[in-house]
Amino acid sequence: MRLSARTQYALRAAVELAAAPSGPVPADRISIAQRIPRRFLDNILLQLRRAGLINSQRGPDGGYWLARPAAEISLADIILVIEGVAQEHERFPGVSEPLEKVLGALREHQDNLLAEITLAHVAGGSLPDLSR
Amino acid sequence: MRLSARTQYALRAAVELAAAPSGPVPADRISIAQRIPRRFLDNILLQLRRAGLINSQRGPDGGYWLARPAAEISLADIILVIEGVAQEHERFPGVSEPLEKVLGALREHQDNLLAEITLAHVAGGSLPDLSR
DNA sequence: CCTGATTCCTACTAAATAAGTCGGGTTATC
DNA sequence: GATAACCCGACTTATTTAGTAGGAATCAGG
Repeated sequence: MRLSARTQYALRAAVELAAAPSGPVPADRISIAQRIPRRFLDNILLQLRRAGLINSQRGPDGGYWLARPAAEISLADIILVIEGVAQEHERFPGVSEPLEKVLGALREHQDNLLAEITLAHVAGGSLPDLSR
Repeated sequence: MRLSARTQYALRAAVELAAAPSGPVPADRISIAQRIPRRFLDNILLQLRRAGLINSQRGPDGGYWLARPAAEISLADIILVIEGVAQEHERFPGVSEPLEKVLGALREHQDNLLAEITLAHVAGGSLPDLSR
């Protein structure tokens, strides 16, 4: 489970939005609360907005907010936007072929869990059962 | 579950050794069977030997073989040697803190599974239950 | 003791990715 | 029109990845 700094920042920013009372949250607030370099954060928020996960408003009292309820945005949604879709790996020849099944199972378990957990879970601090 | 080409090659080479009848297997055989660039494979096998996972013998009829029974070498053993020990990630501040638990749970599940599956499982084509 | 097969070892390189930074443009409110 | 905010593409720097190069050392058989 290796996530790039960019992806981790995106998740943290999104959780910050989920936790905020309704209304626009300026990037500065997120940057400070989550200790994310300001210009880098801009960049990331832009990507999230283009993907339709968040909305934005310019000018004084502008900022960002979630485009959907926090309970309807999963961690997988965000990761997918930032990391893009993973291209499939090459085949494993001969006796190593069963390795594909192992790696596939790991990926699948991971995807399932990340698709289940929403920003509401995280921001509310009440996570579903993680032990499966 | 992102594994570098180097790590995948290491796993595949190890499985190839596990599947071979006893006696040294020359790097050339592995290289061809698993379609791994020869010089790169040398490099990887060297690393596995230095870590004590495999043994080697030079000269005609030389080659490589597992240092322990295939049932006693897990995929995690090999991955650990190649990728090194993962340093811990930074803390997630404020409301994003629960994300740590999520990522930790994923990592743990993954580590457990990889520690359970051995080269014997893979080479024999009979994997334990992957659905947990 | 020579030849060929094989591993051993360090160093190098090219390409891709990651992690930001920069400079300015645009929009909205007062 | 000043100020607060987002918008956007391009750029930079460091690290990692995926190998490659060039040979040295070792071993068996003839």
